[in-house]
Amino acid sequence: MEKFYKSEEEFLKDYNAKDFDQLSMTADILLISVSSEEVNNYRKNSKKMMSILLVKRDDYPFKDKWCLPGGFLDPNRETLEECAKRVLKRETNLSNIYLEQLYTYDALDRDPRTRVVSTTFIALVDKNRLTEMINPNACWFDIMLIEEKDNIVDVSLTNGVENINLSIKKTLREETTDRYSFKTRKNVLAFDHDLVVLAGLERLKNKLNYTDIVFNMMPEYFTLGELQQVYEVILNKKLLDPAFRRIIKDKVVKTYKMRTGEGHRPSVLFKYRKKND
Amino acid sequence: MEKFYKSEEEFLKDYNAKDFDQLSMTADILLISVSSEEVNNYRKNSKKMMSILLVKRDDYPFKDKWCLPGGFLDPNRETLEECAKRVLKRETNLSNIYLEQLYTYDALDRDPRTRVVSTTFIALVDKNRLTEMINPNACWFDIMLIEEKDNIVDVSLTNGVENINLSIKKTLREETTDRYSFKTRKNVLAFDHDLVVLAGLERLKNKLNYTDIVFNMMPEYFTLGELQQVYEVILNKKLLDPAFRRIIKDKVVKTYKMRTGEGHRPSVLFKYRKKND
DNA sequence: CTAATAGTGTCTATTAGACAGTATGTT
DNA sequence: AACATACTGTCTAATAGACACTATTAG
Repeated sequence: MEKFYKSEEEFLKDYNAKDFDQLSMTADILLISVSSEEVNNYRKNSKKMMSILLVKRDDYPFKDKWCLPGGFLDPNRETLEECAKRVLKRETNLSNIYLEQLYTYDALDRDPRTRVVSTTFIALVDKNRLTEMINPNACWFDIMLIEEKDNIVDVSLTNGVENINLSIKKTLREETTDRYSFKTRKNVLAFDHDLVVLAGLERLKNKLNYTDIVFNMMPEYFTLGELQQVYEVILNKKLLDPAFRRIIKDKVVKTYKMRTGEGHRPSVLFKYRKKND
Repeated sequence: MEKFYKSEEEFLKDYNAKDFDQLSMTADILLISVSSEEVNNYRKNSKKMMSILLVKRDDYPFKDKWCLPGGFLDPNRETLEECAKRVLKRETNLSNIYLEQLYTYDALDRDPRTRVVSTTFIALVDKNRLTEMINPNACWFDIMLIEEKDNIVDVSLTNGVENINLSIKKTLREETTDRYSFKTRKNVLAFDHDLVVLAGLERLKNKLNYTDIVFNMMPEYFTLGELQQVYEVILNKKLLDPAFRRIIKDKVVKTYKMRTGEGHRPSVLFKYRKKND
């Protein structure tokens, strides 16, 4: 039996969401940064590595597995982005981190507890900003290698103690929604977070070309060599100096500061030139 | 008081999702197609128009407003993509429509009933496939004009009787997640569907360059002139013939069929050359 | 001086843009 | 024949890739 409503107010007064099946949502975050590893040679520049933050689960489900930082959405009080920010604050004690919605994952069995849909975010941060650390279960993993062969992408993660090897099949068919699928159901991160890592790294790679996203991972002042190294580690290939400088020349401003004391010719420090300056 | 669980099975047996606040989700679909409008001149080719499917709401909330086709997710039985497919089947009686996840919208007040998070999809279809039609409240709107000025994007929709004018502010700051925001809260489509339309059209525009997405809107056989017209209507600009043919030459296969009887030189029909052929 | 990176000049290859021309079926 | 589109050749401009060279500091 349907009731006839004369107005939206009247309709809303009668509406009770609990009459319908509902579900839970989470926001999960792929926090990416670039770190420097000192090389044992006073002349050489430090080596750049890309790293992501993982958290060891201390509860069921997936107890003792590594996963991306994330948390349940409070549906009455926050947006998914606000939820992501809250989680990042909790894990890293940082606010004002660059956040971008990545993809919404919703396989029926992705969480064994109940139906949980996860909206994922990429977050980028300059590692120098991270002083105070974090949840004791959280830990940075360096991305050692991204290899692509026969549409299988392999990524190796290490925190110095543990190694994690992701292996994901790339979906080539343009007709499909997802860019990645599981090679096997033996995912090594909790939930479907293997997929999120790969999709996020790919998104970052693509966005380097047509956005200024990279400057969210840079300190205020940087040399062009450092910036180039960040590009190289994200794209996973060497770039030629003159070509690189042509491409980024309009995105940066030369300053009068120099980086000295490196055992070789000093280099000029640059700043990001914001679009509307 | 926390209970200690010895195994994941034991933990899951005790787990009750209803102990937590939950929410509802919908899948909303921006169904895009390109239609031909006959021109009153036997020599001239028909004019191409891009059109989208809108549905007039016959219930509260937003009663009598136009909105995108969509429906509530059944959290126990389907994924969001399956939900979108179900909705498309219901509205257009078509299966096997190209679907791609666009963005998840979740402003707290986007639905006056309760918290509803919407994951949106782009769907592309060749209009010739649409024979049997649809829900009586559904209707194609031609996109008349996309104008961009001072980061305000204006889109005019018409179904021959009604005109709808969307006007959305583009968010330029790279630091923000959303590409669009409301110029005013006076949105003309129900919910936040103004945003979805703009974001979807922009996604389609971008994807033309680096994917084969356009062939989902094409019939099996088409002339290069027709394909070029589709590009032009999506990109909203004229293209030069030789440049266009250079760009798409590897994506299509020449056939031995011709399109004749058009009042001018016949043209060769082409087919899409699938990636793995 | 040497090792190592910083930074630039320039040539070449590739790609994109523009225009002008030829080709051909319908009325 | 005239119209409208189909299709191609070729010049030019812009961009990307490659290499070689000079510059400069700490040690």
